[in-house]
Amino acid sequence: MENDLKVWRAKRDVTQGELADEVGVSRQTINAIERGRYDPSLELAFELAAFFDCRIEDLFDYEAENE
Amino acid sequence: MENDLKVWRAKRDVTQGELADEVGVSRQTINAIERGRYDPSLELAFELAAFFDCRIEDLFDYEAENE
DNA sequence: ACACTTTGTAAAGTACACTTTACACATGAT
DNA sequence: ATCATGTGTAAAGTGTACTTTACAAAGTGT
Repeated sequence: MENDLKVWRAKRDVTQGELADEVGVSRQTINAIERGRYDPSLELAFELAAFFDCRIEDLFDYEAENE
Repeated sequence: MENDLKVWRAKRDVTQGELADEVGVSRQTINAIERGRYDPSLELAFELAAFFDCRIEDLFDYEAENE
């Protein structure tokens, strides 16, 4: 699943580490999600959407890889 | 995380098994989510929202248990 | 040149989101 | 009474979403 976390993060000018603290996960987790290594849990997706004040659907783009 | 899957399912008049087939998981998975045993993956949440033609935020209610 | 911040990555471990198979129970139809 | 359908639950297994610790590399400031 694709995402623009890096862009949203840039808009708010926060580092991976700061975002991680804000949403309650490790920096490595934010990094892994940004780099597409895995998708966040639904809970983390909610936290991220809350932080960026947007909808989950705005952050994550399902559809693409429906194999 | 709370959800009204059972209600949405009732509105569309589909069984757990039918819904499971539609979104590509096992019946037990739908049952477990409905009964609150665990939360769906983000991917499954997207599938469910697509099936019910609503937003993920309409199906799942984060907030409640923010300990 | 040295320190500091940010990002990428790795390894080993834990927890949970799934699977399959299987069985019990309730309801409704024949 | 039997059969089919829908739901709840259990056990054992797999993959992945996380963790912590740790190190390498690039960029920026002094």
